[in-house]
Amino acid sequence: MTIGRTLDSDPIEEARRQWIERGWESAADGMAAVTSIVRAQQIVLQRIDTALRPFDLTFARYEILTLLSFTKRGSLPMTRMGALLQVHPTSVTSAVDRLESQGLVERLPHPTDRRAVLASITDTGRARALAATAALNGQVFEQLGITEHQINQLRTVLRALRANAGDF
Amino acid sequence: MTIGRTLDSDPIEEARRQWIERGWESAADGMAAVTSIVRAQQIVLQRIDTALRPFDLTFARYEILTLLSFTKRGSLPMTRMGALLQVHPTSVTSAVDRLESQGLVERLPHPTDRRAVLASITDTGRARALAATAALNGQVFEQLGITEHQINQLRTVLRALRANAGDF
DNA sequence: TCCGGAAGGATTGATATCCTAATATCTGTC
DNA sequence: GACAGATATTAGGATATCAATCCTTCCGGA
Repeated sequence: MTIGRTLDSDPIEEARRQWIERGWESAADGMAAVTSIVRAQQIVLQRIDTALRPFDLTFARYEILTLLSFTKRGSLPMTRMGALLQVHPTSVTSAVDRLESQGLVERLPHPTDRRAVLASITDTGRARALAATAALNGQVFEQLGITEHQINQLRTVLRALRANAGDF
Repeated sequence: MTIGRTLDSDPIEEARRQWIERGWESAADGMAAVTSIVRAQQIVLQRIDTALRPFDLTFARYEILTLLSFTKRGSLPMTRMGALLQVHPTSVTSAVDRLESQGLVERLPHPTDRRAVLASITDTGRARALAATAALNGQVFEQLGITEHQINQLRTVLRALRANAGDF
């Protein structure tokens, strides 16, 4: 004997039931999965922003800084960063603008191609990237609240989705 | 005998290797999972935006419209929508602003609480929501490019993550 | 060889969205 | 009747995208 209003108050499951009720069964699970992805991203991004706030960084700028710190010379052409991080050229420009004004990155002319610009990480930038990574590791990446097994399922499934979308 | 640069060109796996190389093993899988979520959201949101463009809707506005079409009276207080869709009050205000200017929703005074405002879907709004859902179902939700089993794994794991974050 | 157009790289400006903070109004309770 | 809390909005800052622009490089044909 169940009550009309189920105890399950997950809004995504509720939406899925609505989908089935309206005859959209073949899309219901996909809808629920997509909505879950969107919501999960909101959750993790909010945690990331909170962890990064003391360092005056957004996730986009953090990614750029960390990418640069991983390279041999500490510098990359703007376009190459956009390609690696999958962001638009204009976003790279504005993010580097801000990083430059913060003294974490500087723009250098490309040695051989006068069209291109190198973004180069400064010593301050390296230190900031390290400290921010420590915060993210401790406050976000090690605290997802799901099991190691689930984390690996997530990686595997989303890797398939990304591959299918032509990401790599 | 392997070459220095592995054939696996997935940037997220590459980042994970860097994490391990630097001694952040305990955070490496979580980092990869989080980055995968962020990237997967970019991918599906881009597809959603493409599918919704002919209807002059963003995903946020589509969600509001569909939520309203699911209610008995076709109307809800602003705050209630924000709570159900997990978006900030200001986002609800601006989204309803736009929906109202498009003639898809109208603002009505709350019958008993003069503080509150009801957003009410119009007939045009209902028709738009239906057409947009058909497009999303066919072009996105049924075309994720992963197996039904993987879709359900995704739902389950992300449900755990959301529950753990206090979502429901 | 040279020259002219196609393509690449980066930026700017315009637009839309989201978030934070502050504000105005209203409700309900002590 | 005063005051804490709820509801919605406005204003401002940050970010992402799109289109257009400027400069540079590349390449094929005269």
